[in-house]
Amino acid sequence: MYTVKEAADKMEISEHTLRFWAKSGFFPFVKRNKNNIRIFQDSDLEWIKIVKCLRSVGIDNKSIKKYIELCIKGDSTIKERYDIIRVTKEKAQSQLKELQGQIELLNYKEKYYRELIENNSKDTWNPMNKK
Amino acid sequence: MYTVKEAADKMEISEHTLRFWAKSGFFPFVKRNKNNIRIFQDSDLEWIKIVKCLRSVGIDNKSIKKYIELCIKGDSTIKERYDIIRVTKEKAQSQLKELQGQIELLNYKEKYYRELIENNSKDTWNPMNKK
DNA sequence: TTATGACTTTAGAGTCACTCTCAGTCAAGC
DNA sequence: GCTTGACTGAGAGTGACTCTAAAGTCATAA
Repeated sequence: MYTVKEAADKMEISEHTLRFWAKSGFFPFVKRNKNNIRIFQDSDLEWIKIVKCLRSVGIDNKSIKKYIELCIKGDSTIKERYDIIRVTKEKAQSQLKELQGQIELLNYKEKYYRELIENNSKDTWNPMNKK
Repeated sequence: MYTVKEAADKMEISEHTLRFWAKSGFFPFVKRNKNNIRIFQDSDLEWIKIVKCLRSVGIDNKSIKKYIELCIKGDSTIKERYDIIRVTKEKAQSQLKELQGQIELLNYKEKYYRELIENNSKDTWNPMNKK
């Protein structure tokens, strides 16, 4: 049983973001107490986890909403949900490759700068140092 | 020698984004022809590559601008640039870990759905199917 | 018993990074 | 000359937050 703030802390997102997601209709099943306060249960945190996952892979909020609605609609939508997850995983995997490439580039530049510093030499790569 | 459109195509970003980046002051060294048209050289594409890399790791445009300005300022800023790249690489590496975790979750869900389909069983995980 | 403070709620304004539309310029081809 | 097509900058629109303000609830201290 968590308030918005507690759930946000536990899931490592901002309170604002969790409220925004709630307002966006991502958690229609979250109950409220008699004072209209949202009370998240452990099972609700699992949903936050999935939303967080989908968002971090760049799925837009409209599509996340759609996915949640499919879940609520019940077992008739399992095939459709399966396809969404499969495509999303493929997307995530290509992002992983991309990110690995970027890390390589950063690594190359890091080494380049370190050598410049160690050898006290000039940055010949910089277009401002050319011509 | 590329126009905005050609450079954008080559670097796999949208023409709009490249224009936006140019307007943001990321490529002050890009020359223009007599008709005021930006002409990107191969060395300029390397800069686009770096900007793309920094953006994709979540560095904000203000910080990218600052990094570009440090480069232009010359060799006195090498240490500072080194630090930026080092921190950025660390950031990217933790993003990589995060992304790997998300892929694992997607993988788990994919398997779960596939088994539901194969065995024609009910989605017991769905909060809408409970109670 | 009132009031103070620490929480919650919502609506709505602000921000960032695009993303798009549009009016205008210019060189080349008909 | 006229149109086509690619370029230009200004500025409006969008998505996803991010923040602020005002109002409600509740426990505890004066």
